[in-house]
Amino acid sequence: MARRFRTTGSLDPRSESILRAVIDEYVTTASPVASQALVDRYGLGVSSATVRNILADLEGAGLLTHPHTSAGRIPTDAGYRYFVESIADSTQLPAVEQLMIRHQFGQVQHASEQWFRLAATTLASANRIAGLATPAKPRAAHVRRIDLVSISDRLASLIIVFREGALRQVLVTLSEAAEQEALTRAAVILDGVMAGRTAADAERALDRIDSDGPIGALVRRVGERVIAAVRDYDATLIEEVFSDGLLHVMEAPEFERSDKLRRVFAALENRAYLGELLERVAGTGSVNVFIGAENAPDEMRDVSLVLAPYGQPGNAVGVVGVLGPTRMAYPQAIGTVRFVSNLLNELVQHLHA
Amino acid sequence: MARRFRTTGSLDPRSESILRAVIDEYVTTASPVASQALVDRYGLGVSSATVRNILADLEGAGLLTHPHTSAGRIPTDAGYRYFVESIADSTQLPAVEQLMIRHQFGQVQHASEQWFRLAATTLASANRIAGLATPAKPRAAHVRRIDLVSISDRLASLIIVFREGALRQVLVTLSEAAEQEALTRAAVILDGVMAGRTAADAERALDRIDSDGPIGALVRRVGERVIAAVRDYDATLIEEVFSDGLLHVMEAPEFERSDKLRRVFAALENRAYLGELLERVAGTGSVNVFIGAENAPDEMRDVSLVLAPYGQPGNAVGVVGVLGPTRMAYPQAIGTVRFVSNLLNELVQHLHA
DNA sequence: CGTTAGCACTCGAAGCATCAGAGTGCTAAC
DNA sequence: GTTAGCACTCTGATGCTTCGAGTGCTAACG
Repeated sequence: MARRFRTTGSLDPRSESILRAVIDEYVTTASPVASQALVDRYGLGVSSATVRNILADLEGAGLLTHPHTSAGRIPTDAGYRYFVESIADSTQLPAVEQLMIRHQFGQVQHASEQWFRLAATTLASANRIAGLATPAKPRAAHVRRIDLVSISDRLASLIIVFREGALRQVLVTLSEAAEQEALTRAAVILDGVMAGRTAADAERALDRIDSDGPIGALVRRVGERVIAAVRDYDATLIEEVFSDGLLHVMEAPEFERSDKLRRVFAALENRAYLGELLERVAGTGSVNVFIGAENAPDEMRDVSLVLAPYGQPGNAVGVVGVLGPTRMAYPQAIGTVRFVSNLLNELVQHLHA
Repeated sequence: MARRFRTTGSLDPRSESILRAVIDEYVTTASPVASQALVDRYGLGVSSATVRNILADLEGAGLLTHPHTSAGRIPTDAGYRYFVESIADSTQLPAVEQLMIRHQFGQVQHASEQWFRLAATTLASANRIAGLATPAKPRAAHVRRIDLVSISDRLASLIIVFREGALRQVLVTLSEAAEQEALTRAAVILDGVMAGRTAADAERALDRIDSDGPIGALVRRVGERVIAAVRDYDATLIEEVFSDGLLHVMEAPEFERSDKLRRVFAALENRAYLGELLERVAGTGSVNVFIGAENAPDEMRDVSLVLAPYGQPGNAVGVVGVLGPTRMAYPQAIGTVRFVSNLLNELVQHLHA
């Protein structure tokens, strides 16, 4: 049997539609797909023998495989990859779903901090796999506002609001007792000095400040804590990864009775790989798909990620996406991820207009 | 064979020590315990036949069972219960561990918001099961501070700091454009009116305020949003349940290849039962243990919870604890949970002194 | 030359019997 | 009350057989 194609460069239309059919069928049934099943369910107009020939070719091209001689075919990672490339541009989400998602976001419009959580939840329930989202985070955050609230004589709560929307609260122990009034004065001074600045700028500004007198000392002490907090915020690569619907993934038959999934979760908890991915995704402008073994860590060999950045490239950037078995409904996943990331873009832009 | 005891009221010392031995052995090995194994490993000074007699008695009393005729014994929920009652007061944590945990909390002393997360993490890693924690939350929160930060012409970020330490941020759309200066004036007015008040009090106070003029209208509008936000905070039974170490539970052999655990997680996600438990635990002053089927939901039949409240009973109350298979090291779990809850008590008291 | 019917072949899943061994419960003796 | 001894039970592992799904190949066909 001559191999009709050697490279994954391009397939003839019939082969491609059969590849699609195999993927479609396997995604829904989770069991190897037989040639006869394809003929029965996809009206191919040819016999199962012909289909078998094509399947053998697709296998030769590395797009399919089969678990053992007398079993049906399942897609390889390369097969999914080819499929994903071929449908990349035709994954518009149905209007109904778009509306539903928009509606959900409308409900929490008054709490921007909730957006990214909602994004994860929405993606999870729309795709019935796990949804992931990180809050948009700048490389170098700008202070917008500083506030000091007295807790007790020598203890105060320092609240930093960032231009990018985030909020940090830290406790400050004071070297000398101070009333709320003094704290307020210090906060106003710091606010004047630091508002609109990054950590580096704020530090320079703080150096030029008069630190004489009790208020001066207070300003200095708190100012140092502010800078430390901003630095800390800047240094945190991933502030938080919010996930939802991990249960959906646990339900997938491929993970039912093995510890594969446990290892995936463990790999997720150790943020190293996730950080690397986010870094990569944040640089691109669109939806990124990482299929099975395309993920460097061994533990992630059996899952795929569909991720997209949101936010403002120069400014704060976050990532949203889904995680599921390699056997996932990619068109649907890509569609919703793209839509949700665009939606978040809109919301964030509206916020920083 | 005469049953030597019918009630679980009290066991003779030897029976009790054998019960302990069975539990100890089962907890570590996860497989049914044979009479011979007990003799070998626990230096009981009697023969396996004698042990078998006692085991039969313990089974008659409902404290043990065995999966089939020719298998060793495993504890029943009632067996664990008896065991837990019998050791309740002798679960002091070793000084080394106490120090280690204290040290960890020392590291984040400057960020109270992190405490309860750290509590969950600490409990998880100390016991190698899942750790749970909720932030301390009052029934009726008191406003401590109100702040308004301009985002754009008609959009502002409203920040509410509660006396109990929590923080809320909501977006407010303004009916008319307002500069930061106007916002600051409005915030100062609201601060004066509402600081130290609960939602109900604040509402009354707001009603008495002059709402004439542009600032007056702004104050009223934002004031209403403040009250809504406080009400919303009050109405949230469980603000958030932070969990860590769910992976540890996944590793337990009893959950290795079944969907039991999935159902447990699902039950946890639906907060109903957890809320009920927290309510119950918050009312008590000490460590509460819920073993297997003592948990009302069917899905929780195979796990146990060890929970303790922290905070100030009249004021803000949170809950910390662990979740694991019924086969868990109760003394260790009770010890760490008690210690961590006491530690949080100290920290919180220090904060609200 | 591509397509197809037919068929041999392969391999896993399921059912069944067998067997070893772990562990109990009981009896009778101490 | 304790214990040795032993019959009994049940599980889990192993090996065998059977069944059927599905393939790959061959040869015929248009």
